[in-house]
Amino acid sequence: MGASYYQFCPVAKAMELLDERWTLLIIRELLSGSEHFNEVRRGVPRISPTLLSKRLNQLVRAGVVDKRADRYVLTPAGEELRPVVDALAVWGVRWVGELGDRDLDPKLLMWDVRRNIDCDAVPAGRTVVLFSFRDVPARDRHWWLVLTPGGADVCDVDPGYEVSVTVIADLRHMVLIWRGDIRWQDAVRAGAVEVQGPEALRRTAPEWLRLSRFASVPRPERVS
Amino acid sequence: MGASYYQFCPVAKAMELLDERWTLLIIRELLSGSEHFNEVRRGVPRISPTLLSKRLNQLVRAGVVDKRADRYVLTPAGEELRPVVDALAVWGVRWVGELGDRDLDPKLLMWDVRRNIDCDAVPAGRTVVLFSFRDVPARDRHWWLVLTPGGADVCDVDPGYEVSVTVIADLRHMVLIWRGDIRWQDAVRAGAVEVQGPEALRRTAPEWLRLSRFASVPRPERVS
DNA sequence: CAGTATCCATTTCGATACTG
DNA sequence: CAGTATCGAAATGGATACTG
Repeated sequence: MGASYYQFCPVAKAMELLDERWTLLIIRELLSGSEHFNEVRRGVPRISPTLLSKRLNQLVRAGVVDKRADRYVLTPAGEELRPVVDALAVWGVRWVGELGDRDLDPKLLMWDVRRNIDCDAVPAGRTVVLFSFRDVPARDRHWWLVLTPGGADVCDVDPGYEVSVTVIADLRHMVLIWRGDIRWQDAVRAGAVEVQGPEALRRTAPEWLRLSRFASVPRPERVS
Repeated sequence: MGASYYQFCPVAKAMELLDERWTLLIIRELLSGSEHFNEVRRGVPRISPTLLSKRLNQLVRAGVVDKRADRYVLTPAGEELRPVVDALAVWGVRWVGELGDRDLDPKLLMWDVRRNIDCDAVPAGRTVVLFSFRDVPARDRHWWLVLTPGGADVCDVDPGYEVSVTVIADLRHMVLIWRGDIRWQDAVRAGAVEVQGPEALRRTAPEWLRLSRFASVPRPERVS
């Protein structure tokens, strides 16, 4: 665990565990349903495996995570960190607007999008959404989202299915839409995003292609 | 600020600022009303002045704190960290029970007690409460709480007034009472705490000598 | 009171390669 | 897939003394 603050204050005691680098991001991943080591790594790609291993073991020792064979599962104490993570997300979305170019990871974005697909609202049959980030180097530019009522998959190589909808976008603007910082319509109108495909699909898309849980958090009024 | 996580996730962006050692404790102090440098230091006594200065400046740069002459004041963004701090406190009080001996600082305790005195409920005239921590070295054993309807003061030397109520306690048990981990009555019954003084004062004490805001948070059921 | 200055021990973390 | 092993660069932060 982190160094002690030598205070009996519950905030201090909580932070002794939680203020170490990466810890709350790992918990965020576990809260979103990741269970396996490399699954967590996908959501926190820049942590080294050594450090992830160390952090997970710390969390196990702290009683926040339970290790069952190859699965890491939150204990009740871990589940109760959800209000903390949510409060941080709400604050972050309201008050930390500036994203650096390095913050814009298309793979993370696609994973997040996938995770929030509403499978119950997906059209019958197979729907394939191709995301094309025009300002991203070729290697990470194209992403295929393959949706069926049974589940959603992300590919970074063409899976070969017919594409139903194509989204051509600046990566930054797509991230901003995801976060709820700007609206689809405004990005389209500004020419930062273009959506191609049958009108019917484009219209129903917001029902199954949901944005971040925090996209609808109201933003502070701009006091000029 | 701390190192970037290179993620657009609001939790990650929030933690880039907030996961550095001491930062959230400083914010906790500012949220409780401290404004001056050495006032914050009293609540976070083990931080070095250099580091406190650095952290405060980081918070100013992040737009969380406003510096006005010698006062540090939370901005709206800073005020909105209250839900984060509260969520951490609730979690801490429920899930981080074990306190080390080094966590038991009588000065911090007395400051906290003082801060939570309900001045509107204090008896008319002057009420002096002497706390005597029998297991604490002489230098930090005795604390006088001087209450008047106008305010509350803490002294670690005898201010010379007549003592109205004396609380003789193990420091650990007094801290546990403060945190809401145990109840006054149980501690008294167990002999860990003794309260001397007129019945009338002892009965009304809980009205003006309030416990931690988080003392009433329900604790997890003991699953045996 | 409100900080700065200095200095170094220690930790921490990232990168990378490797193993069962 | 699920981690360990190793290593060195960087920074973090604790202690202390000092200043306007």
